[in-house]
This record gives sequence, structure tokens and C-alpha cells, in this order.
Amino acid sequence: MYRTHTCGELREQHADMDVTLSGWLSNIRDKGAILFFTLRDHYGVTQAVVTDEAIKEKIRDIPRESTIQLKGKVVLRSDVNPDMPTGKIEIIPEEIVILGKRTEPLPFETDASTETREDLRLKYRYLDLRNPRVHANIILRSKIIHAIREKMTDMGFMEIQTPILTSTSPEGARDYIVPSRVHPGKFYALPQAPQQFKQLLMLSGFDKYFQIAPCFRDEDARADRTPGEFYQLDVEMAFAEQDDVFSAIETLIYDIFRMFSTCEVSPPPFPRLKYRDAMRQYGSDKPDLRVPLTLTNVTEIFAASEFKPFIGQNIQAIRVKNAAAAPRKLFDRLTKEIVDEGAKGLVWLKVTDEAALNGSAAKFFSPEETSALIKGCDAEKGDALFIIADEHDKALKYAGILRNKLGREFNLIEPDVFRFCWIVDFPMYECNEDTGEIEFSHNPFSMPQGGLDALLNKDPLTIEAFQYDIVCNGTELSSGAVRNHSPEIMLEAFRIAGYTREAVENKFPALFNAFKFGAPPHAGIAPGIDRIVMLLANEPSVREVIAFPMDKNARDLLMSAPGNVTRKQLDEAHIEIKDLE
RNA sequence: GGCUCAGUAGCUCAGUUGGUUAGAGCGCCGGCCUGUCACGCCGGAGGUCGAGGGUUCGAGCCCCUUCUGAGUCGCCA
Repeated sequence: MYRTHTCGELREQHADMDVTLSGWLSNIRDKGAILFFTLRDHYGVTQAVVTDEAIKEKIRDIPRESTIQLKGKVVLRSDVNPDMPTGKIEIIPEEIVILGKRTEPLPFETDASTETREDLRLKYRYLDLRNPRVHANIILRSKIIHAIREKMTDMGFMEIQTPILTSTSPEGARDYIVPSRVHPGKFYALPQAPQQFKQLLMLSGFDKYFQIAPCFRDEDARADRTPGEFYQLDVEMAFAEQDDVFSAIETLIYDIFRMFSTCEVSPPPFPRLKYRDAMRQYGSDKPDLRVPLTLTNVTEIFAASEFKPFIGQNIQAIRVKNAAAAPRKLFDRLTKEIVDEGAKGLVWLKVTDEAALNGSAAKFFSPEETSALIKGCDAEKGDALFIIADEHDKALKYAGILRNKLGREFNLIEPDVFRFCWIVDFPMYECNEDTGEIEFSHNPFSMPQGGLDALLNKDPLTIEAFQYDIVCNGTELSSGAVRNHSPEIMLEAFRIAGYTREAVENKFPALFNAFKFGAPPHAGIAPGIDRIVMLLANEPSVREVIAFPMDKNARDLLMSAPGNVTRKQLDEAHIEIKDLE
């Protein structure tokens, strides 16, 4: 009734056909005696050409971005537009009907919405989403999610829904809590992840589970992290170990990335990097492998140095080929930026000869140190060296940040490629800097490598877990683990981190009890859907690939959430609002 | 909560050392134009320079306070 075709559909072969189209009046090019306008819908854009006086007057009176219906004849264009899929035809309208008139001024031009400040875009997100570029991201997201479901199902996984209203989890992020009407003073929590449920499903005999799962965490936002809520591809496999998860996920990720991108994608198997090696080589547990730079530990070379910033520090160097010719301004800017990040400073040096350096600190180095540094970094004349000195962890961290900056500044980032890797063998425990106590460094439900024997006989800080991350171009897509399915090993693992048996039973009653009833060894992972779509859409922020994202302060500017509730709602929920000044 | 950057027309931005009436592009309004497609041309309207205070003969510009936004650190097992 509203249309015979969409605005993206008509081609040469439809010439002479009588059609009806509906869509948004997007652009008018009024030449006086002849007038062109374009009609846009979800599917595309079609041009109409008008010479009829009455129709021209009608179009001139309709505000752009109103919805209209037009009936007319398809004709071949005299001047085709090769950039438009429908560019070989146009419509000569015979009748125009206004379906929905725009009566308010546009807060921004829809086609240029991505240039507009973000809070305004979010307040008028429905207009922002008319922008074909923004629109395309949401379409892409839908197609990716569909393809993931299809692929997972093909691989024998089964999608199962888990509760949204559940209990608070004592570990991890801050929970969103929901008051119970029926149970005064008690609260549900929105799940941070279906972690415990999916493990329970394994216990129930479901073999390969997945879910496009909403997850809720009350933590602050980042460009690659929405506040409040996000979606995970939640996956768990029974009778499976690390390599089983890797092979399933590699297949999925490779296929999906190939399907939705023309970029090169790391072929499976993805490189495996031990956590410690990743930190040593790249200064990060999410290295961007497109950057062809590595860290060189030159601490030993300067063991006897009297250069103050180096004394007693861990010293990391990065060599950049042929970078010595870069302008002084660039070196100064890099120094400022890395200091702003928190580094103590940056030493940069130009290699002027086989054994000679030029730069801020060169005069403090002995000839032996100079040549050992050049040799150790495998540097040649014309290269530049960048050195960070700090405590061990910080030196690695800032050198890692610097590595990414250098990759960008010197245009070294390999283009048009998705470089995946697995980071494996994370430490099970770490030492809390403030308290000096031993804590879980990641997921307390991970299986320690070496099992009970390792827990009983090894220094906890040397124990590695079957815990892994998948990383793409410097973005952490997911972490996962082989789960600890043995109550005995679990109790010991928690004991080392300072938990009593009672504490474990109280904190995770369902899971802990369930494991007493014959648990299958199982493992899983949960890649972030928003981040996958962000990478494939080549967008810098996850908010570009979410239909209705919250702003960075966890507000929905469109729906005005969070908002007030009525006294009655509060009473029913047994909630008293504290006097907020 | 800390740090960095930003806030000037509906939108995106420029604005010199503090100096006359704060500008441009897009959009809007009016006019012209028969092959445009980011149409073009002519004209017009549109401003609490985020807010408050201060310095000064004089503040968009300098100082203080504050609000808002983005990025980031904390945080995210």
C-alpha cells in the first residue's frame, strides 16, 4: 500500500514502470524550471525529477526530512550518477502525499551527524540513526550477530537464556541492584555475566552453550567500554580444555572477520603468547601486533650507570628504524605525552654512527654503554632509540604505551589487517601492592596449571592459570579460562587467597555445591560483541555501533534515564530515599 | 574522585599583543537558474562568546570560581 519498491531497488530494467515509493525527503536541488529531489529509506536513495509546476510547488513546501509517498513513472536518466546504486534511473512523480511532516527545526544535518557533538547526537539519536553511515553500523551489527548465531549453531552450540534478575556477585565489578517488592529489603542484581549459570549448565549436561548475553556492570565508561550494559558472546564447552576453546573461537572469529571485512585476518591458529613474554616484548597484555616494534631490556647495560634517572631502575629501549631524521618537535611531543601518561621521562637518542649517539642523555653514557646499547637494540646509523626507566612494572607499562605511540607517529602500523593473538598462562595470583597479601590476579574460578599439586607445593606467585585473552590490534576482545571444576582444588585455591571454606560456600553456594555432584571439566570464553562490531565497522568508539548507547556518565539522554519514580513505586519497593542535601 | 583538552550563530569552526559594530562554511528565510546529484548565483535574518566574579580606560582573549562535554587514570574478578 505504501510502496511497490524500496528506495534502493530500482534499476534500468524498471524503466517505464509505474511505482510508488515512500521515504524521507532528503535533498532538494531546485533549478527553477526543473527540480530534483532525493527520497531516502532504509534501503537506499532514489532521485526524482520534477518539471510539473504544481508538484514543484508542493515539494518546495515540504520540509526536508519529512516522510512522503510518491507515485510516478521510472525513467532512464540522461545524466547517470555512477556513485548511486539507483543512479541510472529517476522517478517522474505524478502524485506526492505527505505521510509525516517535520514541524521542528533539525538540531543538526542528518547526513553530517557524525561531526556533531555527541551529547546532541544521543539526545536526537533517532535522527542520528538516519545518517546512512550510522545506520549502516547498526545493520552491520545485526548481520554480524545473525552470522555468529548461525555459525555457533552450525558448530553444535546451543543458545540458552539465563536470568536477568539474579543475585549479587561478591567478586568483580559493582552490581546494578533491583529492589524486590515481594521480599522487603532484599535485592536482585543484574548479571555482570552469566558466568555461574553457564558453568551450571555444563553441570547439567549441556555440552556446548552460547548466548548473545547482556551483561551489566556499574563501572565508568571508556571509548571502548560502555557504562552500564554491553553484550558478550558467552561460550562454554564441557569436556573441553584450552585448545578446544581456541579452535572453536578461532574458526568463528576468522570466518566472521573474513565475512564482514576485506582486511587480511590472521589465519588460525592465532599466535599464542605467554603473558610474561607479551609483557616482556610488548609491555602490554594486549599488544597491537600490527606495530613492528619490540622492547629491549637494557637494564644490565646500564647496571653501573651514574646517569641519575637510570640508577636502580628497570630500563627498556625501543629502536625505530630510520627515525633519527624526524623533527625535534616530534621527539619533544612524544616526551611530553609519555610524561602526561605518568612516565618519569623519556630518553631519546639518534644513532649517528656505529658507536655514537646524539641526544638528550648521550653525554651521560660511557663509550662501552653506548656501543652495548646500539648493539643490544640491533640499531644502525640513522635509527632512533627511545628509553624508559622506572620500576619494573611501570617501565614495561610506559614502554608499552610508547610502543603504540611510536607505531602511530612513524606510520609503522600495518594497514588493513586484523592481527589476532592469544595471551596465555596468566599468573593465578598476584601480590597486592598496598597490603602485601596474595590475591587472585584474574578469575578465581580458573584452573591452576598443575592442579592441586601446584597449589600445595609451588610458590603461589609462580603458579600460572589456564586463563587466556584474545586480542586483536591492541583491543582485548575477551578473556576466558579452563574452569576449576573440583571442589577440593577450589577450596585450596581460595585458601591461598585468604578465604575460608565457609567463605567460599557462602559466596558461591550454588556453584560450589553443584560441583559436588559430578562436574565435567569445562572451559569457556566470552568475546565482547560491541568490540567485535566496532573493529569491523572501523569505528573508534563502541557507541557508534550501539543503537541507543548511554553517555559516558551512564545516562540515557534520549529517554532521560536514570529518572525519578513515584512515591508509590518507592513504597512498593520498600525504598526510602536518603536526603540528598 | 584525579589529570588533559574543549565550550563563540541551529550545526561545524576561525577570532592576531587585551582595542572600532565578533566572522566564515553549512543550515534557515527571500529571489534567480532546464540536468542537478554536497547544484550554483544574489540578498537577508540569526550571538547572554557555557555561567558567575575579578583585573583593566577597555575582556571572546588575562586571573579566580563554577557548570557541561570528550579522552584518560582510578575502576572494569
